[in-house]
Amino acid sequence: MNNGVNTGDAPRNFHSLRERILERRDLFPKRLSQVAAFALDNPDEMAFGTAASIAARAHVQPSTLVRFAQSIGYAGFSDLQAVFRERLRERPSTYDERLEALRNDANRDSSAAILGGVIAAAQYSVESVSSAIGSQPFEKAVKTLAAAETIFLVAQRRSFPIASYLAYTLGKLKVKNQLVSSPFGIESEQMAFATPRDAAIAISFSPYAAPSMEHARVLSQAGVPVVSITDSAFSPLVPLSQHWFEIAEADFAGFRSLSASIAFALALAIAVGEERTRTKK
Amino acid sequence: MNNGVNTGDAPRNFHSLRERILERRDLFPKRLSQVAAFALDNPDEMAFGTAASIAARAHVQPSTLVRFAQSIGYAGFSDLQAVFRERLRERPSTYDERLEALRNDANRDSSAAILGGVIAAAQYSVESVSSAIGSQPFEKAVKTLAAAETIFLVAQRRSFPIASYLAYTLGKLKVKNQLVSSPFGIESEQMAFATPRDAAIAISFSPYAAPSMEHARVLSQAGVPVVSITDSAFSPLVPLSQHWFEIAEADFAGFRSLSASIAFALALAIAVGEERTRTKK
DNA sequence: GCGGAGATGGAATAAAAATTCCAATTATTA
DNA sequence: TAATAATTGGAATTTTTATTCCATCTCCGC
Repeated sequence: MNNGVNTGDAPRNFHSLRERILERRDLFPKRLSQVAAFALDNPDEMAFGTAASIAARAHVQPSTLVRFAQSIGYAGFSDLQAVFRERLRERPSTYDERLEALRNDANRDSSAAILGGVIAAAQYSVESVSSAIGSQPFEKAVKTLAAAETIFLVAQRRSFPIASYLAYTLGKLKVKNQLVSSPFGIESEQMAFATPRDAAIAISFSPYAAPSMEHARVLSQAGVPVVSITDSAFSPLVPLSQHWFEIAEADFAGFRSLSASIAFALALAIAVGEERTRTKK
Repeated sequence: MNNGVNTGDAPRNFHSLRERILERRDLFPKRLSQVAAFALDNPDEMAFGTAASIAARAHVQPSTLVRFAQSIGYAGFSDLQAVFRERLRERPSTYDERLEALRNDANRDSSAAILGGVIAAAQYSVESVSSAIGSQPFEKAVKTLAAAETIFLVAQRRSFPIASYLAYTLGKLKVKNQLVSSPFGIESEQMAFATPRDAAIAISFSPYAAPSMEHARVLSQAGVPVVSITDSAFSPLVPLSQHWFEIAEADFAGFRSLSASIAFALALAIAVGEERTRTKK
């Protein structure tokens, strides 16, 4: 009645379906593997497509889809597809929708509406980081920073919280760093010790604070490799930097949160710490 | 050939479909209004259901669905449904899924993986703020802070970036504030000026920094209303606070970002600024 | 290279779903 | 209040889609 594989115990949610497929990865015959790979790579397509359209895109016959579903224990393709659809239902709504909902809200300028809006914007910003930052540039920047003796942190005004967070986190990770910012105006003296064996992280968003630019320029001219976090490819930091990252923070009523930037900064710090322990050993 | 409404120019994305429906809200006859309301209230259902199942849930006939679609300009129900499906396709995946994907990733402890993990955790944290914070407590805290002459900001170590961000943003909004933290150890002198007509924002996460607790206690005993941002209902800040908010930051490999907290802080600052301009006028 | 089990493609069939159409009902206007 | 137009319900029909079935092919052990 079946092919030696259990029936009737088909996974009812995407998570376990994924595991089931993965653990049988090598047991599937050629075409079924093809379907398995396609299904995990294109879960949206699986949820919305028809058997015919999916089959075409996966370069198999519709009947193969049915067989695939049955081999995992489902009654048929439709049964399997239901799991993929369920997966999409539980997702939270998007930034645009949320902001729009706020706009149409009766008590739109209540404090609660502001909270909702800021959160939606932050969520959107954080989300977009993953798609905007390539892994290669990130890895390279991490290697540069991990090789440095001391990491200088350059930031003013709105970017300052990020630098202070980096200072704290890097310190915890035992990575020597120096915040170039003080109430005494001794920044130049601090930077005088910088050599090409060090590195710097410069953070500045439009409107770019003049002192930050100046500090970045001094360090750059001293041969110190600079990694920049900024908000545009046309930022004045870019030409001064060895590596640079563009973090686009969405705004709510003209205010931009730092959620995405601070998450990025944390990732950078952790990655540098990791790289250090890996190479030092 | 048609009912006086334009055909052929049907909205191709959810956003404009929504607007189209809303602007015709009152032109629809009874059953079509019913469908319109159901469609906007249950977009997921519209995406996944069959004409029959949706019709049943909206208490209309399947044919009414087709008529509804045609009245907006679509060829038929299927055409309309495509827009609802499209809407779901563009969504990013969830935190769990992303972390799971990372776990199964071949190069799991590469720098890129760290970035992905931190971003996923941040995203999850930001998301959970909206559900965790009620609007009433938020509004009350905002009113308290808006009524204050000076807002004292208490934070140390990991929380310090948030306080410095608050100081910057509140300053921009022309809200008088005082960062209780200095390299000179003159915090007590700073706080000596505080009166019950002022207010304070205290920020501390586990492990709670002793100086922050001490400052919050002093202010609280001086009759200054304290609004706390912390990470647990059992935080030592809670008993010292008039209003308190729990921000749960998800962790990645033991590291917690500040994305959610910083977004919350920004919302708080903006809301206080808004409240000020509203009441001052 | 031969036999056989398993896998595959594709047409045939069955099932499900969307759409159309018409009679019945409900609003609208004179 | 009658006449007419608009709307609606529901069955009939058509279209789309999933599934089944079988002939053919492929791979593996001997």
